[in-house]
Amino acid sequence: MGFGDASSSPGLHLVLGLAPTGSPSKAEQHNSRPAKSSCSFTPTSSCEPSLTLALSAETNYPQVPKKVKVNKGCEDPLDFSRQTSPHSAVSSFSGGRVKRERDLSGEEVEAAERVSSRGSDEDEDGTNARKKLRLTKEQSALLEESFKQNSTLNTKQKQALARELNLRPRQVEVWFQNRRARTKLKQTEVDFELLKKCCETLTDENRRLQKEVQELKALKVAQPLYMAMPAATLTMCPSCERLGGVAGDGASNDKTAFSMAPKPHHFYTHFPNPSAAC
DNA sequence: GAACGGACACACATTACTTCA
DNA sequence: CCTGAAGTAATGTGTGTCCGT
Repeated sequence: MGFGDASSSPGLHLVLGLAPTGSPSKAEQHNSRPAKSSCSFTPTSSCEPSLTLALSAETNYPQVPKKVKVNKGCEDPLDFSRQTSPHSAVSSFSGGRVKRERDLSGEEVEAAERVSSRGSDEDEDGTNARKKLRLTKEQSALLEESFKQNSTLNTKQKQALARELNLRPRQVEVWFQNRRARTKLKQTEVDFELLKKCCETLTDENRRLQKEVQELKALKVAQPLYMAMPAATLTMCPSCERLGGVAGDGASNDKTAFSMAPKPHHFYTHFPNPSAAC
């Protein structure tokens, strides 16, 4: 479903399209986000003469792993914040700042956080605002390593990682979410720079071609007879042995308009255009 | 089988804390 | 010490999917 515009600039191909991502099975869809149409730029080895713009959900990111739902309903017993509704505003380090909507499990949550989370030992009086955990180098390294292998975690992986890092599963989950967001942002910046360079290249090319057109027009005014034109700027059809736009084209009565090809498709397909755009 | 609601996971935007120049 | 910027943990919200009723 890509749409290109190769004709507007011969030799320059701008292709925008949706990369086929394949439709995941239902099992795959579960626990993995539907492929949103994230705009992704597929860089070519060089910006010219071919530029490809591709809309892809997975161009630069690791494919969302196919996760298998395990023991639904009690799948994350350690993830206390998940045991409540995602909208229930259970806040780690909340210290009374964020109200819980379900106070039923509030005490359990807090108790669990105290034992499992580094940093929650401060705030004994419950007076201060949410505190921010700083992960240790070891924790960050392990999380990074895990992220490299897989940018998403299933429940078991999350729990295992949380145990290993002495963090709550929710913290691991948040870390991965933020990490994915950062990755995407970084990639967006990279894509932006590439597109900017390509845009500049195309602008230059366009400028150069415009100049060439102007020169050819000026040449035509100065030397109306095609015979006087430089050979390099003329194209001859080997089959009909006509020079483009000049000989025997009764339809082209326009004296000012310069037509290189009475049968443009013919010339376009068969003759290497001397233009630098080729 | 369709409709509905709860649970869950995720993306995304935002907030707020920490660190550092 | 103060301050602004950058990095990032945490929170809030919206949405899609699965599953039980």
